[in-house]
Order: sequence, then C-alpha cells, then structure tokens
Amino acid sequence: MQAIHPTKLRLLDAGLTMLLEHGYNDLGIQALLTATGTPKGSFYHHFKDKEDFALQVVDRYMHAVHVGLDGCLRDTSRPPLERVRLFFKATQAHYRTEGYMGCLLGGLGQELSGVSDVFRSKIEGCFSEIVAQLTACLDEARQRGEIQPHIDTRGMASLLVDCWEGAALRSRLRREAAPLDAMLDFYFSAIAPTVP
Amino acid sequence: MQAIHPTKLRLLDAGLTMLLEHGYNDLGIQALLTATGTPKGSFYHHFKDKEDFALQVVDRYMHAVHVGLDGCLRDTSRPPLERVRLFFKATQAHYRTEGYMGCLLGGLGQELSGVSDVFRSKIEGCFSEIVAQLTACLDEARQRGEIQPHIDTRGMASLLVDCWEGAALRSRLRREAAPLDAMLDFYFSAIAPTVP
DNA sequence: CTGGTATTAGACCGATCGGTCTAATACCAG
DNA sequence: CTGGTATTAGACCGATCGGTCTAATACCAG
Repeated sequence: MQAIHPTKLRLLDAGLTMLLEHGYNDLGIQALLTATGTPKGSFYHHFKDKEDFALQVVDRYMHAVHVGLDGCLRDTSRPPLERVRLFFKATQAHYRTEGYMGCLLGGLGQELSGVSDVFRSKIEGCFSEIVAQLTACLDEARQRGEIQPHIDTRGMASLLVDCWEGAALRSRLRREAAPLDAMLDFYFSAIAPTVP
Repeated sequence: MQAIHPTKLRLLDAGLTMLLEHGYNDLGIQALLTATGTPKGSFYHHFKDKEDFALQVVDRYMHAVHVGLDGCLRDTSRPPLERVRLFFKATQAHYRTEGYMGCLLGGLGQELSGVSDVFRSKIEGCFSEIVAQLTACLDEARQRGEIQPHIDTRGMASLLVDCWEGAALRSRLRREAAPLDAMLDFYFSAIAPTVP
C-alpha cells in the first residue's frame, strides 16, 4: 500500500468538509485551493478532474464508515441490535462535530443522481455496502432470537439506512440531532418490541 | 387573485421538472430559456433573480402538495390512517411519472441547506406544513382508537415525513419504487400493528 | 554531487455563469 | 385610434468556472 502524498491528503480532507457544506456544483476548485493553500498545478497532478476528486473524497468517507461499522458490529460483547444502534449513535456524534450537515452520501446523492450516472451508481453502491454489513448483524440478531425469525433482514437493513438518510436530511435542515434520535427510537422499538 | 402570466407559468412549470432533475446549481438560466423558448428579458421581468425563481417553483410544488393533502386527508369516508397512506401512495404515483427523481424538497434541501439560510428555512417550513397536516389526521386516528393514546402524533408525523424523504432519495438512486413501498409498509405496520 | 522524476507554481484559455440594459413590440384602458 | 404600460428581444457585461500548459523547483535514487 502506497502512502498518500501529503498534498493530496490535505485536498481530500478539506474536500470532505467543503463538499458536505457546499455540495458538488457550488464547490469551486479555486475555493478549495485557496482554503488549503495549494496551487492549481498540484490539484491536477493528483487528480484527473473535479469528478475524480469528489469520487476519491467519497472513497475516503466510505473508508471511515467501514472502520466505524467494523468497530461497532464486531463487538461480540454486546447483543447485535445494540451494536447496530451504537453504530448510528456514533455516526450521529460525528454529524454533531460537523455542525449537523448531514451525510455526504445523501448530499451528493440528491444533488447529482439526476444528472450523473457515475455518481448515482457510486453512491448507490456505497449504500448497499453499508446495508450488507448491517444485514449480517441483523442475521445474527435473528439467530439469537432477538428479532422475529420471519423477518427479511436485508430489507430491514435497507430500510434502516433509508430512514436514517431522511432523518439526516431533516437534521441538516434543523441543525439538530432530534430527528436522528426519533428515527432510531422508532425503528428499534418497532423491530424488537419490548414485551411488557 | 391575479392570474399568472402564461410566460411566467411556462417558466415555473419547466422549472419544476428541470430543478428536480438538475438541482439548483446545475440548472443554468440559459438552459431554462432555451427549453421554453423564452428570451432572457422575460425571465428577469417576471423574476427578481434565480433564487426568487426557484423559491416560486417551490411554492408551486407546495401548492400541489397541499391540494393532494386536502384531497386525501379530508376524505372522511375512509379511516384516517388509510387516508395518510393513500396520500403517500398518490405521491409515489406522481414520482413515477417523473421517472423516480425523488422529491423536490429533499433535493433542494440537501443541495442548498448548507449554503443558503433562505432555502434552508424555506424547505424546513415546507416540511413542517406537511407535518402539521399529517398530525391533524393522526390525532383523528388516535381519537378513534386506531393508534395508541399515548402516542406523540406530531413526532410520528414528523418521523413519517423524514423517513419518506430518505426512501425517496433511495428511490431516486435506484430509479424504482421499492424503497417507498418498504418504508410505508414498515411504518404503518409499526404504528398500528395488526393484532393476530 | 548528479540526473531524472514528481511536484509545484500560476499565467492563461475558452466557455459559461447570472444579471443588466436599451430598444422594439405587444397589449390594454380610455 | 391613442397613449401608456407590460412584455419581449437579445446584445452585452464582468466574474468565475473547470481545465491546460510551461517552466521552475523539490525530491530522491544511484
């Protein structure tokens, strides 16, 4: 594995924050260069074009997501459903540090999927990777009898991700965590009702 | 009530479709003018600027939403929960006619809320209008005992809208209705479980 | 130190952006 | 028909966009 050149890393890091705030079309290359003190030649040395850059930012974002998923979902000291919930609570905590700007995948997905099949399939691919990880954990919950045996775990994982993205949008609009909490409470009480 | 000038109407109608597909920043004024055969002078006669235009497109979108809400939710021949569900099924049918491009509010909300407080509060205002209408209908369901009496109807209405938006994004990414159906099935079976 | 490659530096490019402006024309009230 | 206003028409504007290019410089292997 080749180390990432520090200049490239700086651009990708700034790109994540700036893409989250501005989206794709409102983010000018020049603004990125000014913010990071990078000359234009460096940018086009490390990236083919703006699209390539944004796709690599998404890759880095997804790398972080996978680290989070692995860290939470493989913690066998906790019951599987609790691990899933912890992952989303951790994600929520991360959103807070960014000022509740929502999820990069949701943002770019909404902005670009009508216009770019490259981004559309890229983002859809990211979501389905996340769904796959969550599905495995829900399967484990089903095996342990924590959720009912007839449940379609893949469908339930997909639903969870979808609803989460909706709550993340609302959280972005309101700049607060409440919609995320409400969504998680509803989902988990519905999937594993506490029997009185 | 003053009649809307036909040119303005043409621009607003085309704007709805084009904003849904392209989003705000990727939609050029010139593209809109070419698509509608309108000279630039007309555009700036009817609209102060691009932002004013987009906000008026949102107003028209919301007008249609309110017509749909009124049409469904006031149909007292059906139980309230069924009316709510019918509203979303009708919305889903409308998405289909646009090729599953999702919801304009979700699209513009994601793209612009990080960068424009005008749009952020506008879109949030739209969502809370919808939530208010749905809340009234859920209240009616609660009165009739179709949902449990302790339920926070406003919270449940807000949640419904949020999850719907998430499912609409996924539907946009996948260009199909499945995520919308899955979300509605889950929500309604959770809020009013069919007792075996 | 030497030579070759990776990277930086930023001037420069055409295209397009949103928006302005003036003159021509359509429309409508009297 | 007349006069005044609403609307159309599109040339034009500066600013900025993403991207290219060449020369200078940094870096690293031998």
